[in-house]
Amino acid sequence: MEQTIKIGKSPTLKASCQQCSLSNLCLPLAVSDQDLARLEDVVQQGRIYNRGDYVFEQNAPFRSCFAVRSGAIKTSIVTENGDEQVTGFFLPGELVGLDSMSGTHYACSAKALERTSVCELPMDHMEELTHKLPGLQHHFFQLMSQEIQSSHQLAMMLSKRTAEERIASLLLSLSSRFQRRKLSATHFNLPMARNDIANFLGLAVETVSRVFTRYQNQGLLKARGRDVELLDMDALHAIAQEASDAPPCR
Amino acid sequence: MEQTIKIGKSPTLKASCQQCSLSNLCLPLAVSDQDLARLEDVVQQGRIYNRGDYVFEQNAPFRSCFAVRSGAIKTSIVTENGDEQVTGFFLPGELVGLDSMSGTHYACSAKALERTSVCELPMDHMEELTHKLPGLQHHFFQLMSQEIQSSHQLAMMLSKRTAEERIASLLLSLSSRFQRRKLSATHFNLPMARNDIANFLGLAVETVSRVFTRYQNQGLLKARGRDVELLDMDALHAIAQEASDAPPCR
DNA sequence: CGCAATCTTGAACACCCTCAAGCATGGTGG
DNA sequence: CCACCATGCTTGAGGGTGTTCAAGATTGCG
Repeated sequence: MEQTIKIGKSPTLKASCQQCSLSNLCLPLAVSDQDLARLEDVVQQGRIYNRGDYVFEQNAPFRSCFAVRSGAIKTSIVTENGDEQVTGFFLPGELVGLDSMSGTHYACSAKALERTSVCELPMDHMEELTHKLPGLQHHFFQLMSQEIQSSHQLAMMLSKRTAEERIASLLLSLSSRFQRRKLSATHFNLPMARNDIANFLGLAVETVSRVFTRYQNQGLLKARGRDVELLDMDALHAIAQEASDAPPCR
Repeated sequence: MEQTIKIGKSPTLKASCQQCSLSNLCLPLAVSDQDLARLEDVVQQGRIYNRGDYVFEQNAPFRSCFAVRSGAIKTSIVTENGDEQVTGFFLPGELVGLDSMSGTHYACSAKALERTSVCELPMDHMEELTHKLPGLQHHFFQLMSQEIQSSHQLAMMLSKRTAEERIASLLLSLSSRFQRRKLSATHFNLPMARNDIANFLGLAVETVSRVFTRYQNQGLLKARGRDVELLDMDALHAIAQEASDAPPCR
């Protein structure tokens, strides 16, 4: 578990990417050792947010993207009608705010799901840096491209998949992202509430709850509140990629 | 209507962005006049595709993005199960393939919906150019960011909106995109089949058909096949952004 | 002109939502 | 420390929007 310390939050504290445990997941992976100092000049170690705090709010002036250091963030967009759509969950090593780089204001809100620390990336300075470091520019293109892809995957799920398939997919996505950080792939704490899962997957909370208990009865997982243990990964994978035309046998 | 000519398709014909009628919608808008030549050195006027032709196919080696010059393109992803999700429709002036810049292979397929001509943007050369031209780099960030946003909007529609709302939204989106090109905002030809609309919006073809006839009976539009005339834009706007908590009157 | 593809229309069913209530959980203050 | 309340989670019953299945109408193209 990444512990982020530093109680007194000095406003703009230079980040030390070099020593960061996430350096192989985050921006440093695209920067050579001798250029790392230039990255650290731009990146600021941001403040710590408590559960429920906004990292930024929709329609606020856009300035920075944020890299999650510890904790978790959800992003969501709100329509004029007032209904909300959760657009993503972001775990340590992942970048929040890429969808807001096209305008002068944030396109979504970002809320801390638990105690969360971030690094701040002021994008005006960052764009100067990507201009100087082709590798970093390329990495940003890649990150944004991935974001488009995963959003397309979400659209696919929302329009084609059953409730069971969607939830299996989400669990497996979280699982593999925990594993990347050398954490258990089968036993972890959900950073988000059932409500957030439901909203993200386009379901009612009740449906999410029902699927969880169904899976539990089938022995696929064990869940108590946010504590989840995946017991049958193979079965979950099978469900997540269920074919409409089922395989030969059955 | 942009007519793109040039019958004999020489393999790599240098583009002439300067004279292109779409220069105020496309990449040139981010490039100064004196740099335009450098852009033209990279951009290649691609071939012409007939209806049904693939501009590129999912999992083929990624090389280029494409700017639509005339016609229309749909992109879609196919899962292992074989079911397809249309992820976007692209009209003249719009860029296809940004979601594939994170890997070595295309993340989706792009198919011409009608006779379509494109400009090809070899991304290795293009990245060199964006590296030299900060304005162009910034523009690419903007384009990709917009792509993320619109995909989030799609997710919102798929998970929260009724069939009627989704279709009204799509019609209005097309309308405004035609208008940007100085074409009629109220009378146009749908470049895509009902099937594509249904798939994109996460509906069955039958539902799309039913909504069209319902709208026609209500006098909101007149549709005969792909020929569509929007008769009551205000009503369509009202439907597209329908509040769950409806406005005071009704 | 005739066939194939696309589009439309109808009827029955299914999945998930809504509404409603009961049950855990956790934080707070007496 | 426990009572208390708020919040989040679970479970049940009924109904609605859209799907599926099936057939007919229209279009377009060879």
